[in-house]
Amino acid sequence: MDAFFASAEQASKPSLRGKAVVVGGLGPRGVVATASYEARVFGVHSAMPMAQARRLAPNAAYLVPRFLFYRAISEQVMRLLRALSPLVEPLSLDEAFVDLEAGGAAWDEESARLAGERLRADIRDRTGLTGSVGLAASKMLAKIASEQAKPDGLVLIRPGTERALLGPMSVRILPGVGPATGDHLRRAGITTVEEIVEAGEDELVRLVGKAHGHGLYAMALARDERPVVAERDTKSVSVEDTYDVDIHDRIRVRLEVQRLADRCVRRLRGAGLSGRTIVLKVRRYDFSTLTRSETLRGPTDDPAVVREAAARLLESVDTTGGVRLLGVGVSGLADFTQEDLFAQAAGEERFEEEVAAEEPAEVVAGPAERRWPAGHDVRHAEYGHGWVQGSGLGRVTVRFETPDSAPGRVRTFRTDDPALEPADPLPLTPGGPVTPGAVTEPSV
DNA sequence: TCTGGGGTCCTCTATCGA
DNA sequence: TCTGTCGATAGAGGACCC
Repeated sequence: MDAFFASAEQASKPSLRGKAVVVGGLGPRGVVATASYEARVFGVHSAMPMAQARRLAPNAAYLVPRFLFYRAISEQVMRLLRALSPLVEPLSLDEAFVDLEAGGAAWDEESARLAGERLRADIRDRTGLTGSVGLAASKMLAKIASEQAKPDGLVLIRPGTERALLGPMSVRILPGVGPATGDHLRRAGITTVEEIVEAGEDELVRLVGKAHGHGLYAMALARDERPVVAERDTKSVSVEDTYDVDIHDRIRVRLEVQRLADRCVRRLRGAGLSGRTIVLKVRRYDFSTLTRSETLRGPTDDPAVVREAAARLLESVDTTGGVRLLGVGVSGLADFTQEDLFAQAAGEERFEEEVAAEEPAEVVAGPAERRWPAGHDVRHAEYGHGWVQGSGLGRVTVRFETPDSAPGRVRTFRTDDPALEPADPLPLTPGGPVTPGAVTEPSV
């Protein structure tokens, strides 16, 4: 999908179409998740600090991501892909590999091109958004083709033309070559794919290590036999938070680690999993990151056990100077638990009690404390459906429009206006997916 | 200007038992 | 009995991807 999050927001908000839209964390330490093509003109791109994006494109619309909304659209697209082949490998919400041959959807260049164009039309009909298609004989090349096809296009790489195509390209085009490896190779005088081939396999292994070296050399020769894998088992589950301001207070650090442990367990249980290895992650004031881990005798999904392990791990970490990020993860996953059922049942009770004790705090906070995250949908008793354009100083500004309306008008209300309430996103196309529960989506 | 969140995989080192 | 080695496992860090 092209500039997926930003496109979804533009489809949902007529007044943003054709405008610079930036989706990402809006806090002081937020980064850009997706910039619309209009915003990219100003130099805004993914992973850029939000503050920098605001300087480059001060007049763009800045919105918080709505993952549940994007997920609903993504599921529709994935359904279209699965209709083409049973072998669909999602890479993220907005990208997937499809083995067209395995599904009998294509057997030669012409049928592949036809299937690709039909898919693009179906995606547009079903979601109102544009997607790009890359067709090639391997995953690496299909990915390169799809990058070239963006936005809203289709590119097919003819068998036999791969080497000539790759040769002059930057090494950074190859999967697995990021900033570090790219620099490393550049210092060795290697900047293009061609030069990787010239350097030879032995030299490459010497430069970047065994696994990476062999893999990279093969990729440079356009040899990529990796199969499309439909089902991937989850290997780890983790949660992490970056704080707006560094935390110095050790007590507060401990408290945050407990909360993260609970959130992690909630996710773990939600996936029906348990795990043996508990990992604590700490990013300090100077951005140096360290991890501490502990492997238990058997897998657990007991919040008390994970909390205690995380707390133990924290004791071996020096946090003087402050921490900007904390994270808790569980790996070594199993889909069963080996602990005795008594301990688990007791833990469960405690967990539920604590969660119950935690929840009301947010509800009781009352209308005065209501959050109106930028971009989220709302409904007004008199003016109908709209979205939050901004809020602050006890006021919230709402633009009243829907995916199929003309660009709407803006009105401002008090944040505690009883006529105003959060709403679920509306479908982008007739019969499109609704996003129940999006109202409660945590803002970033 | 100051760097998110959720993952995966690889490498190096230490340790331990056979 | 001592020593060396081998393989498995843990723990930490780093690179990369979307």
